[in-house]
Amino acid sequence: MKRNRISIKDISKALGLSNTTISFILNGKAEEMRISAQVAEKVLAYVKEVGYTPNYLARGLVTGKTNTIGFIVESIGNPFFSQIASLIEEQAYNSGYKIIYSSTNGKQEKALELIRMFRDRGVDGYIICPTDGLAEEIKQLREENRSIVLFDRYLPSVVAHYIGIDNERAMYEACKHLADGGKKNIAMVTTDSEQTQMISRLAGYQRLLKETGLQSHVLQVPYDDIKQRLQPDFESFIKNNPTIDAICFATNYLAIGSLEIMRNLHISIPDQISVVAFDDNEVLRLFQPGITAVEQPLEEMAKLIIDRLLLDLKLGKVTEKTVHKELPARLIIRASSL
Amino acid sequence: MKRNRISIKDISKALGLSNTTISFILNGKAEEMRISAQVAEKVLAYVKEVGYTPNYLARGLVTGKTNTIGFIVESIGNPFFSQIASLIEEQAYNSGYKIIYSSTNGKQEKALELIRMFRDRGVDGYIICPTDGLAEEIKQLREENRSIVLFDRYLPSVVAHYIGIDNERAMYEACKHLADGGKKNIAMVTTDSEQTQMISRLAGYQRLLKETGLQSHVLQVPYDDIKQRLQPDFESFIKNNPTIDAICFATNYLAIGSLEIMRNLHISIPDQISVVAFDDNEVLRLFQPGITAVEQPLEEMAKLIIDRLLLDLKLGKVTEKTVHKELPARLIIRASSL
DNA sequence: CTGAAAGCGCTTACAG
DNA sequence: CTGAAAGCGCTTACAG
Repeated sequence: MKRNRISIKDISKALGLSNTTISFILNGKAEEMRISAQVAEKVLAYVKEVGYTPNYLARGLVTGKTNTIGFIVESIGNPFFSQIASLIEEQAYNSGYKIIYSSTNGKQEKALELIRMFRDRGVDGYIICPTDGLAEEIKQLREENRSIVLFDRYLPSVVAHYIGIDNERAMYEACKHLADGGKKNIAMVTTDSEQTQMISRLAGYQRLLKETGLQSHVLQVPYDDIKQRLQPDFESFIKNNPTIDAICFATNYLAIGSLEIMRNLHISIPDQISVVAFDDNEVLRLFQPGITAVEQPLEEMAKLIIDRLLLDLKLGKVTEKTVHKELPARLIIRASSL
Repeated sequence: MKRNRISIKDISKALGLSNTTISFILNGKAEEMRISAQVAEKVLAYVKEVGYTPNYLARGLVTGKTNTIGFIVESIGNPFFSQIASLIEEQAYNSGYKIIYSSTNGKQEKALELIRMFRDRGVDGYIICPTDGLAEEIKQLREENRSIVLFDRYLPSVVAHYIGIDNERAMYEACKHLADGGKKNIAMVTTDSEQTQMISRLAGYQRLLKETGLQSHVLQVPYDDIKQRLQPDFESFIKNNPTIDAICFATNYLAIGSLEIMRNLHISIPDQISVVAFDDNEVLRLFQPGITAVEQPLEEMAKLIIDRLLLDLKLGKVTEKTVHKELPARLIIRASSL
């Protein structure tokens, strides 16, 4: 097919040297192999002249390395993920690594396929925002000595690096901010997902209730069918819990969807109901009134993820001791919770 | 290194067959090669049992195909790009192709590096949202017989497939909508970029002025320094052009940034100034008042891009006749322009 | 200082 | 119906 590309062989032939010599020079091992500076220079000049670039497929086949990292997110269309993806891409790029993203859309099946495709493609490391049911596959990756960092949520049964935030505390503080403001009936709108970050956020809410003795009002929208169910479920939740004077949303899409519904119902924020959302973004900032939100330290997370992965990659093997890091989040207070 | 993976050789040895036979069966050529059904079944069963998956690197090395498409966007953090990326990913996935994204952030240098890295990685096709200065590189890709689709903007000097929208007409209609509403001093806020889509949008604005005899008010924010310059430039533009009663924004980030500034200046929309934005998104929809916006047909664009690329890939060579498709956009009218 | 040769895991003419 | 063998473009012991 496209066999017009120049190869090491072509170079060695043209210059009357061996493939070995060319390869060493190309890989910066000229000095180490004590190749004369003249030869090295000549080769480099020629390489530049003819515009040779190595075939990474061939290189990967023999070295087992591709300088590529697979990044599995829930949905690249979600600003939280596209922002962190953007940051991770940049960090990785600066270290000579490329990122391949893909979205699971929360589906275990798709996630499994993606992991397998990344493995087949020979990625060096994995950054995974796991769906449910991924435990076995990830355990196996670890057994095969592959570098993995879990992100946003983890799998309790799997020993692996994890970088995220302290969700329990973040939600506790968000709710406490509402209670401190005199709210008496604080509701929590979340999903029925069993993902760790969701469990922790709910736990933060419950801790506040326990401490303050306030009553619980929880709406769990079915994770698999949020688009369809949010509106009817949220509307009847509001109707059936008329005492609610504040709501904490466990995700940004729940918040944004509900804010639109509240607007249509002419519920005044914060006069009738105060609101706090999870994951800050432009919509929440520009909403009228501005929406108080828990902000995750994206830049720091991106850095920790990449550093950890590159370290493992450099060590060349999976470390026994895994990192489980929960960064503090920050509550950005805006008019919606005053 | 990680040489624990099973290979075709292992299978052929275990089953007492040749690599050839295994390879044919694995590639669905069993019937074509008239391999007995029993043998084929036995091989498939064994493959499944031991969990063999082919090494795509090796396969790619010999076939020259990787079933991967490189997608170069301006910024994956921009909702316009993350949305279309999401759609393209899905379409490609359904056809057995994987997408590798990366962002140029508008930098020619980064774009060149990305194209080269994609080439080195052996992607089968390229979807490129080009920056300036990419003409030579893309011409060369075409000469090397690689499949390319340009998207969002094109390069006038390069013959290549292009899928986008009719920007001139879209902006013309957006402005006409304002003029029809009785606006007398319609401003255009754009960048100084020479990218085709920006030129066309400006041209649409100018056509309306010409038709109606209205006066021109154009602000061009420096593309390379929008973050720093938007606020001061926009504020003095408003101050120096007090007659303005409507503004068309040429991009979503210009619109969103300016809306925030207008809010801080207590400019009432649409009472004092009507507003139309380009590229719809959640922020514009939920802004108070809702912002009228030009919506691009993302789904249709994604489909056209992938279909075109796959067709070229199937034909196995670059078609002489290139497609240059400009889809119609749709104006979504909201309160900001009433 | 440099080269000949094996091998990474596949595919595919060619031969029977 | 099936196999032996060459080759894709690299890297890397090994030898001198």
